[in-house]
Amino acid sequence: MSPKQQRGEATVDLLLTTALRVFAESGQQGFTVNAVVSASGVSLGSLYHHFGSFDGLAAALYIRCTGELCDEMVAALTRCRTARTGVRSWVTAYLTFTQERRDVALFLHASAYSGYLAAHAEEIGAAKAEKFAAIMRWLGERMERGEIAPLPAPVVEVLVMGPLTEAARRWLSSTYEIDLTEAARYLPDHIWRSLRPEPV
Amino acid sequence: MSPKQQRGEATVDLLLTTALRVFAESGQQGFTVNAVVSASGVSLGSLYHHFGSFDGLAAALYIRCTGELCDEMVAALTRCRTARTGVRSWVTAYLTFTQERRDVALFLHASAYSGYLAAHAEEIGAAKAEKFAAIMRWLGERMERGEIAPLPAPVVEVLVMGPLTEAARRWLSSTYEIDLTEAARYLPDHIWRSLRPEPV
DNA sequence: TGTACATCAGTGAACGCGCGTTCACTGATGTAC
DNA sequence: TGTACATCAGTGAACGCGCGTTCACTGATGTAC
Repeated sequence: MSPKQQRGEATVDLLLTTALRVFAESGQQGFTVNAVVSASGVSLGSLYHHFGSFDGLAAALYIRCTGELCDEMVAALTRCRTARTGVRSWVTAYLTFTQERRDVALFLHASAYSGYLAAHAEEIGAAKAEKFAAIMRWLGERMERGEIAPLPAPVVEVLVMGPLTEAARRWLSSTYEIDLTEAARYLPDHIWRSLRPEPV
Repeated sequence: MSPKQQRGEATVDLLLTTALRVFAESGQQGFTVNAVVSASGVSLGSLYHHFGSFDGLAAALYIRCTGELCDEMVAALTRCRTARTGVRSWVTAYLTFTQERRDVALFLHASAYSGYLAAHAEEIGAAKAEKFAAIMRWLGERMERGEIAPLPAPVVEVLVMGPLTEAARRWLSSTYEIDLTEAARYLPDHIWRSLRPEPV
């Protein structure tokens, strides 16, 4: 599936980049094969040669976007030593990424229940698990040391990612009025409060 | 737009109920006019008579589902006196609703970036704001009394709804492994911790 | 109570559009000897 | 270094399917006098 020649790689890259732009400009319903083909200048057949289907392209784009976001979060987290600074840095990294890479964030959020996620669930799940493993390991160590309240791993994830995705969703949808910069002043601290152990 | 005869009301109800069932059974991509028409036994023209468009039906269904969820949350919240019990009750109500009304929850989550939300944004926004006003008033009173940390309203919303929607999303998508009943043991307390004022 | 009329509710065949996909093909690149 | 061959990359016209929507119509319900 992955290209064996340089020009193939360049085409794949161009298609993914264009697809993201088309999605950002035209939304879910304007996100079609023809739109991507026209905007990129790549031929229809070439797209199918590399991705097999339009869902395949969307899945590849999703994996690329997820990877970029995860890398930011993992980097922010692992450069910190204590649980408190790590979690706060993680939160800030997510919010910064959302603001600076609005199109990527939008695609990720809007894809949540799309068909291509279900169709390529294994690949996507594997790619995400690999990136998230580093986060869970980092958290696990601190939890053992008592720096984080003893909670099941999914609950920790939900307590941190929940407010982040919710804030991002509201900012992206522009139906709600939410100032992400203002939210970034409170969320690192208050999310941390939900995780820290109770003083004895 | 709303029906003026009893049989019209019954038809509208039947269409909405069937639409929810079709969505639950066939997912986003199986959610089409023809599917709803076949499953309900109502004629295509009748559907258009009442809803104007398929997006119109979807928007009406969304409003109905949102209303049901909000009513549960408001009831749970306003029957409590203190900030702590109220927030915890709110959290539990959301999680219980999600488990007991899986199809409703699924439709609400999957609709997040769908076309019909944008097309009927004003109506939907108005319906939601009306219901949510009661929640914000309740919270505002407690915040003034110092029972809740001083935070902008959207931040409070995000801190509570974020973990809830994230947990629900993971439970609904069934890609992630999350035990909602187990999560319900931790979330009320830990979400509350993110809101409570710091002891002086 | 009965009749005439207006409005609401319901019907289903037909339509057109645009979507994702296919396929037979040409051109470019890499490889073996 | 040159030639032959295999594989990869790229092309675009054509197709069929199923979607949302329309429309001219019939039947049911409510209302006025």
